[in-house]
Amino acid sequence: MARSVTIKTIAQDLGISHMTVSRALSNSPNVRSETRELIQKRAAELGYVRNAAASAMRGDTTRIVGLLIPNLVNEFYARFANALAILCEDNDLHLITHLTNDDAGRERLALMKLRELQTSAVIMVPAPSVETHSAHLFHGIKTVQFIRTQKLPFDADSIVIEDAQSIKDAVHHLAAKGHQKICYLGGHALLSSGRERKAAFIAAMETNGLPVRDALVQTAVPSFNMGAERASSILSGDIDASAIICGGFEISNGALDACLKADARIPDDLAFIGYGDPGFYRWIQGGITTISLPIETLAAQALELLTPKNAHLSTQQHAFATELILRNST
Amino acid sequence: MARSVTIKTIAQDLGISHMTVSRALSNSPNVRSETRELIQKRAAELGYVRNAAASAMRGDTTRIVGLLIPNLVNEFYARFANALAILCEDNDLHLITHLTNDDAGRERLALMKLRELQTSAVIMVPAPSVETHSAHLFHGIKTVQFIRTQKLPFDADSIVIEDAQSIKDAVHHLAAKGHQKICYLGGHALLSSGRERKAAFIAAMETNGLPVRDALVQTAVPSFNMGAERASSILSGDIDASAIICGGFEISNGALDACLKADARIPDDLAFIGYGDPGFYRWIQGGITTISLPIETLAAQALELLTPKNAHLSTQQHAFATELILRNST
DNA sequence: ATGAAAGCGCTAACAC
DNA sequence: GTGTTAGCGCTTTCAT
Repeated sequence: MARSVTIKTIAQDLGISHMTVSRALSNSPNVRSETRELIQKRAAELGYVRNAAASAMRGDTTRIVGLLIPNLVNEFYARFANALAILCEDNDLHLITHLTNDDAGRERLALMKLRELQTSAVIMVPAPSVETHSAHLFHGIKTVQFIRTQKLPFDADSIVIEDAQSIKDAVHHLAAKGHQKICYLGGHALLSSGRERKAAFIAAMETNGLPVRDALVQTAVPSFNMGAERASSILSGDIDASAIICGGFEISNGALDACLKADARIPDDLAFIGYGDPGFYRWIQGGITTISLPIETLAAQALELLTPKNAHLSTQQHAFATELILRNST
Repeated sequence: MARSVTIKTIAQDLGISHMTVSRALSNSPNVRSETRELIQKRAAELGYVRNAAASAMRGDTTRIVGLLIPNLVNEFYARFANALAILCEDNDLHLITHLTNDDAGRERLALMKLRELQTSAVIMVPAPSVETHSAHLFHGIKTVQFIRTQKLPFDADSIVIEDAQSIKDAVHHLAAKGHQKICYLGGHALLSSGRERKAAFIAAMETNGLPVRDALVQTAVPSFNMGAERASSILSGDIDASAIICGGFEISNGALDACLKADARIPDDLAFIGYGDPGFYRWIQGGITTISLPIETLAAQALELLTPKNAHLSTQQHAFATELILRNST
């Protein structure tokens, strides 16, 4: 394989100093425009591209952005990654994606790998964990937490979802339709989001004068299976409820799966309010009522926070409101 | 910000030569095990990570893999990217994803950026284009074409889908159910996949003694809208058919969308065979009969082809068979 | 306007 | 078993 073409290759080829080539290629004014054009032309012909490793070694920013998310199968994450990737293309950034599967160990490994590459910035959905990562792990990396907030060894900006109002809206909406036994399926109280959503649910139930029996507040480690199981319990009558409100992406998909597999009539047998808005929610059962998140906005904000110009002294928490989308499952 | 810790930092800290540190950290046998352990311990304490840029400059492989795909919204691509990302995690590879949106210009830019980073290998879904990229673009990059095959300035391995048999199976299946007017919705003949799928459809129709009117073979630039439009034409009666076979991911989703929006009764009004198997196909309308692709296998093969040990002299085309999954839409 | 030297972090190739 | 040197590609600093 022919050696790759460098500024020295070009310099030799043209019989000049590699310094002149360097200057020409970075459009320095200190080169005769004639020489510059000659050099640029030759560089293009030879297929020259600058070596990012050499740049990085000199301490220039690598323009590498790391994305740590649980997976790409969940449509919310996929859409977020998609939006972010487009923004990165447009801003000449390299996006490196690591799937953590919500595992703190994998997360640690991913961060180490990113650090090797002199990654400039990271956007992460932190894995649930009791341990706090060592501060070393983030050395030199501008970090933004996305969706969730974990205790980090330093202050980091974060982007969070403000969905309490949508959950209250969901309860009001169902109550207005005459539902009394509304069941909430959400993440457990170890997650701050879990606590807040649950609190919003309970508050709204009380506002509507509806009793909140324990069975109506189902929380656990959020997962597809958890959603499916609890929905099945409702359909089988083990849990007495006429409506479901989901408080998590996977939970929502799981609960929906169970309803569809059981051939439940929605909303007659069971009214259903999902969480997140995968494309097919619009289609199935005439449309699933759901809590939708402003994905593009979130991605734009994430990138915004990474740009150095945006350095602020205090750590900021950026909240974005969700929206209850009414369709035909309620 | 404190300077980042290097082997020299550690060497100074320990009052030894940076070379000994280097050896210790790469487990060279030429270090007293006592010294080695001391060094490794201190390195861990200081949060040392090796600098990939320095490595790259010395000519070591970067272990960076580029993935060029149209988008992450299409569930097939998302699942492929997910599977590949997991494999990369497990093989200590860095995965850089670029979205091309099927645009040759974006593709070119992405390749250039990857070349800057000394990317070792690329897996790409080539954008449809009449022009052939310059050979420079791929210099030093092991390339694998995925799903589609474009003419490249050199020989590259490729991974393709062998779906002709599934399309024939689809026709047989519908014919056995008594359908005579089966409409095929696929990509146009400029795509090799388009030609092959169409040929398979026609061949199978003839095998079953079914007439192939022009209107029953609908091909165009494949897209969601194309699928939606043609499906609508069928539902409205503009195209006279009792069954649809889709020959593309986006087409399939578009056609399905149109059917669901129109509240078509499936399979009574219209039998439907999709392409690809997004998770929700299992749910809606009691399950959509579809042509499913072995995604995990494809990803594994893609990575396999990138490993250097796998160097073969001749370019290979690796074909993977799809499977017709029978559900309740037919 | 152009060139020479130095150094970023790392390791192969040599000393010793 | 350990230390010294040189060089990967690039740009900043200092000549000329």
